[in-house]
Amino acid sequence: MAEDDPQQDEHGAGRRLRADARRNEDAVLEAARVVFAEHGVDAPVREIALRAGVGMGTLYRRFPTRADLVAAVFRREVDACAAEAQALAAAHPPLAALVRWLRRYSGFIGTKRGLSAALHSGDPAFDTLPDYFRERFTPALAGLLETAVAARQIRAGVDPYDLLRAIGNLSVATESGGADHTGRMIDLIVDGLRFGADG
Amino acid sequence: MAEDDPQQDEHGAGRRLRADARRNEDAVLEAARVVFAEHGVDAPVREIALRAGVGMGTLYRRFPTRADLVAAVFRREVDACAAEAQALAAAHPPLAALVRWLRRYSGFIGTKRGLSAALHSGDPAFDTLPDYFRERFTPALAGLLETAVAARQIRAGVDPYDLLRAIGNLSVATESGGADHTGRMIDLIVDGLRFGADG
DNA sequence: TGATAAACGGAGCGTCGCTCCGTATATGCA
DNA sequence: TGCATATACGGAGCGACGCTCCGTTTATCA
Repeated sequence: MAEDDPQQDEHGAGRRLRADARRNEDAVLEAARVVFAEHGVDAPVREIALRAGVGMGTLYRRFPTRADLVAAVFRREVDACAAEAQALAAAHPPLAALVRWLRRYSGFIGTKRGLSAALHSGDPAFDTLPDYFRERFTPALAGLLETAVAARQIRAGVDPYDLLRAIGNLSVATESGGADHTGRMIDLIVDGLRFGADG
Repeated sequence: MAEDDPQQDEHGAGRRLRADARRNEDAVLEAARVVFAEHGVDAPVREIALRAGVGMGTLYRRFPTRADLVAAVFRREVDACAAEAQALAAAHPPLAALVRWLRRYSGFIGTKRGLSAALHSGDPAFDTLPDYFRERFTPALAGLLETAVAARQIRAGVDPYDLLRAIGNLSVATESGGADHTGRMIDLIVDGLRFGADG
């Protein structure tokens, strides 16, 4: 990857940020991630700036709106979760990698309660999020599924996006339900995938 | 109805408000309805108080939270919409009453964009709204359906809540779609109901 | 027709998202 | 390396928000 190349803009476009600007953008995103996780997405921007060690001006130059910051953090977390699919695939047998990633994904969805409210707020900053979500997660899961199919550990013909939605719904709805109810439901679904596999 | 009896509390519980208090509560609800319709549910409370000709203290004594006010207005509008079912049933033949009410209901849902965001906000003031919605609308529609079935104008066996959800979804999703797209979809559904009716 | 409980009203508090602009510094050229 | 300058920083401050507080007014009833 060329992400460490200071000449290379993170988003590919013609921007070229000063080194301190890049550092601060990163610090803000990381601080926002932590603060949102601790206090919810309604946490004040000031607190994020404080935690990032950055002034309000700096923060708002990069993220013109509160919603832009929320959306950026969300995209970052989607990227991180999707990227783990490859890491897990490299470190585990196909079926184990699949199960681990589904749990990871479920955990990701389960902690994003405030986000569903944001998505329905009508703020244009969130308009592209559903597509982003789908574009990143579908190939990630598709890769895991194909590998497991090729190893004859699960059956073929499962649509990745269907599975994402199913487990997503499971994970959102589950607030109560006792010890790892969602985990057991995931196991159940995976067993369903295994049924009819060749090996 | 006994609603005009000043001894009778609106909600049945043991409260007995002073006459001015009752007047003001009503003025606030009506003002809030208008302001929310004009400027969305995010409209400032001050504007509602101003329009109602009432001080902030008065408003907040009755509705301790912004969300409480929003919820109260919503319940009021649900009541009004549900009550129209009986009025329409008295004024029109069964099938016509049914169609008119479905359009009325569709219009109600269609103007409640901001509300779906509120429902997902997690504010406890909204917790009981889904149940309220269902408890009021299901019998209202059930009555219309039964009358039309008895007149052999539609077939039996249609679940009122299913129909509420179906038309609700139609009405929410439709922002674009051209002239009265939702209306045509309702007609389509009604034709489906008529299919197989005896008369 | 007072006495009094009940209700009113709006100035003001704390906080929010966001802006503005004087200051600091990373960068490219000599 | 030293300088000029575009670039970025930081935080006081603005307007608006939800909500509270409490001195004033009024409906109620003996």
